Amino acid sequence: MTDAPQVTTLACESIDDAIDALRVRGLRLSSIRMRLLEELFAVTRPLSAEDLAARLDLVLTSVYRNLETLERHGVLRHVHLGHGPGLYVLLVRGELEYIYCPGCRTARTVRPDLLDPVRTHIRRRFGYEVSFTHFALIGRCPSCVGDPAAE
Amino acid sequence: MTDAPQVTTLACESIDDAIDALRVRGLRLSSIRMRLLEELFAVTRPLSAEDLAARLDLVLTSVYRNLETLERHGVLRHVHLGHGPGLYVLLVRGELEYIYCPGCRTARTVRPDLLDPVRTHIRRRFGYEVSFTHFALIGRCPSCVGDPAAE
DNA sequence: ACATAACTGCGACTCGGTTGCAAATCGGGC
DNA sequence: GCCCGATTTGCAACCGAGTCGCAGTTATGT
Repeated sequence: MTDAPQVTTLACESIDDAIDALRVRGLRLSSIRMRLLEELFAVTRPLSAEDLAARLDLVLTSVYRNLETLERHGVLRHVHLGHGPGLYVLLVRGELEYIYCPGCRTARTVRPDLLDPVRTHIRRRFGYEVSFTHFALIGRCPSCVGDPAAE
Repeated sequence: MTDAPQVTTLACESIDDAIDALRVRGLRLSSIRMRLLEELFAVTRPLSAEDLAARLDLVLTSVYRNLETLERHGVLRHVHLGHGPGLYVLLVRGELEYIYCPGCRTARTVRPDLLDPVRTHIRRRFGYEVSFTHFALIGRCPSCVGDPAAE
């Protein structure tokens, strides 16, 4: 009963936390991994693998592989806004949900509790447990409703 | 004021309706287009371009181009369920919304009015006008909640 | 039956992401 | 301080989903 998942989600507060947590799990701290963590801790908004590769002048493959590793080990996660690439953000930034407007192609974050009424309604009527942390809620934002164009 | 959009959404009831509607607009009725329409009228569930190409032994490019044309002219539309290819369905099947479970990778349809409370809540709290006809609502279905795996 | 606009097939290309493999590198033990 | 082996990297090739340019074909109004 104790060969459990090692998904001990570690929403590390700092780079050093993350480094320690990773090392304990037998992962190494390559310079690339280090630079990715630095960049991710330096920003608040989610970034695509391409963004990160460009900012840090890294090979895309390595970025993807590192992001995957960090995600598997509960340091970060990614979110999909409509079409377009996945966007990566540290777990320590919080388990926010996203609403994405295909009109202006921008997203806003929402505190999960503000969507609980929605979740409850859908659970009660359909039995589904929905979440907008991995796939954003899609809809036209206040300034794009009425506008027939876009997406 | 009359060079308006020709988006007179024609949720054609039958193949013949569709054919007429397309011909009026200066489009031709190639054999490929014909066969696609036949197949689409023969099924109720949404199909991917690949599905259609395989079933009818068609070149993928042509399938995509025809689907795009038919979509532009309001005969059909496509929906995205999580990852995976777009799925095409005739408009005459109704403007249903979709809930997709990444656990079992299946979707169910929902009559739009059953989601109106959700829409209202989100409109009031956030000003967004959401819809799940193009991007499905994502969540674990009753039999996949509790199951930690999948997606 | 003919002109011509619409359509098709082919191949190349895009974007987002994954994989195989040989070479480089990290880091615990000595 | 250096050695060994596991981890990580870079490269190139590949993948799924979809688009595009272009030369050749076909449907349709006259």
